[in-house]
Amino acid sequence: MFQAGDPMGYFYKVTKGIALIFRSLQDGRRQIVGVHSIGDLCGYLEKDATYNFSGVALTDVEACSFHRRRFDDLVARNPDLGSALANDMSDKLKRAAEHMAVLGQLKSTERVAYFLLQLAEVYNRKMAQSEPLQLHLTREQIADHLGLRLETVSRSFTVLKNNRLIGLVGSDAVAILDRRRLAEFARLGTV
Amino acid sequence: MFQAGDPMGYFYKVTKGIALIFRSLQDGRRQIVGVHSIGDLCGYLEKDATYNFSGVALTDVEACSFHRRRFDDLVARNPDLGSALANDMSDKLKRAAEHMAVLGQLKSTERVAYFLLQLAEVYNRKMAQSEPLQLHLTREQIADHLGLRLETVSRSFTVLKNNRLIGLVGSDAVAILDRRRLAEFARLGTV
DNA sequence: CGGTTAATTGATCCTGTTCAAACTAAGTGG
DNA sequence: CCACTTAGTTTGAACAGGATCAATTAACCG
Repeated sequence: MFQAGDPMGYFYKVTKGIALIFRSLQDGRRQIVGVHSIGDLCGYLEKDATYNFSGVALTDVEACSFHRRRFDDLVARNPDLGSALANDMSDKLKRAAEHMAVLGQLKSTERVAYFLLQLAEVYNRKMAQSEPLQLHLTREQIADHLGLRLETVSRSFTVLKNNRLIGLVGSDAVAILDRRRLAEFARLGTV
Repeated sequence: MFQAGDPMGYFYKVTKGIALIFRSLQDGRRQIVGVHSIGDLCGYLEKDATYNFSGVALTDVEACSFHRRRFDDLVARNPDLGSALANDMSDKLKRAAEHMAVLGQLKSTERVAYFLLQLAEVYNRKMAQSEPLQLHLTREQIADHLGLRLETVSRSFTVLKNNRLIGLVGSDAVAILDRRRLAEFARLGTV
């Protein structure tokens, strides 16, 4: 889709499928900073002349692309659009701050539990409710999202499975068996 | 200032000093998601009826407070204001995504190096250039920002000191001796 | 089928945590 | 002025959670 360093021309609004936004370091380490599905904007945040992050389509993705400059003009003439944009960003910011707490404070299995609930919520909100939950991400991509290694993610899955919190259907689908206890596991309740 | 769960009335624009924004878990773990200084908005992101995060003043802080509802009206009538807001959020979002990479991928000393450069940049941009750099944060607060323990932060400081990258002036001020090598240490170059 | 890619599982190692003690700096009151 | 407190920092030793390396198994596809 687009890559960090590319000159910025367009940004996208996803209308179908899933896209990952990530940041890479020189040595190959990678942080997936966002999982974007229907309705999400990507590539907008960058106000510099180049993209700061890279985006890649995970499933088949359909998206509307907007020319950035012309869109800005449009926003200037249409306040509603601007506030929709602000809402989108505000929501992303909230999610981002929460994800920081996940990366900074939770331990491996808690992170994976959180990830599953998060993903389930995104899907339920935006797409046909699917049970079991289709991941669409490899263990390595999940790991890069959660700041872990793929082996650790795999082990966490089996821990959750052994505790009868989830069930694995093949290796790309998960059935959430006990949402309540899973949420306790992902102990992200505010105080 | 304000606390997660409080009903949302006002938000703030810092005009002097430093404020920390954080998220707490039940068991006392804490993630500091933002260090806000002059010009930054805080408490705005929440579009729900209550704050999602807590804010606390670190130094003496002066801030303009805005009534959220009335401000929204003002924005609706003044497009420039809206786009300034969008810029602020876009910038925060970029920083947030970068911090996720820090939390997810860097190891302890790299994180501390990154933190110092980040702080130096914020100060240089917003306040009188001060050399040495005044931290204003305790080791524990830094730890909560970087997803580490205070002991680890302390050890990282001594590592950086022993490598002659920084010097400690008292325990709340740092002199950056070799910015270049420090930046290499904080290996957050995009690819 | 066989061949390829991803996932699981095991064993070992290392980074950061935890617990504990010593040290520093800034008050406070006799 | 100095003993005593208190909060924060540094340092040490033991421990544990993930990382790493390596081998095995499972799923997928021509």
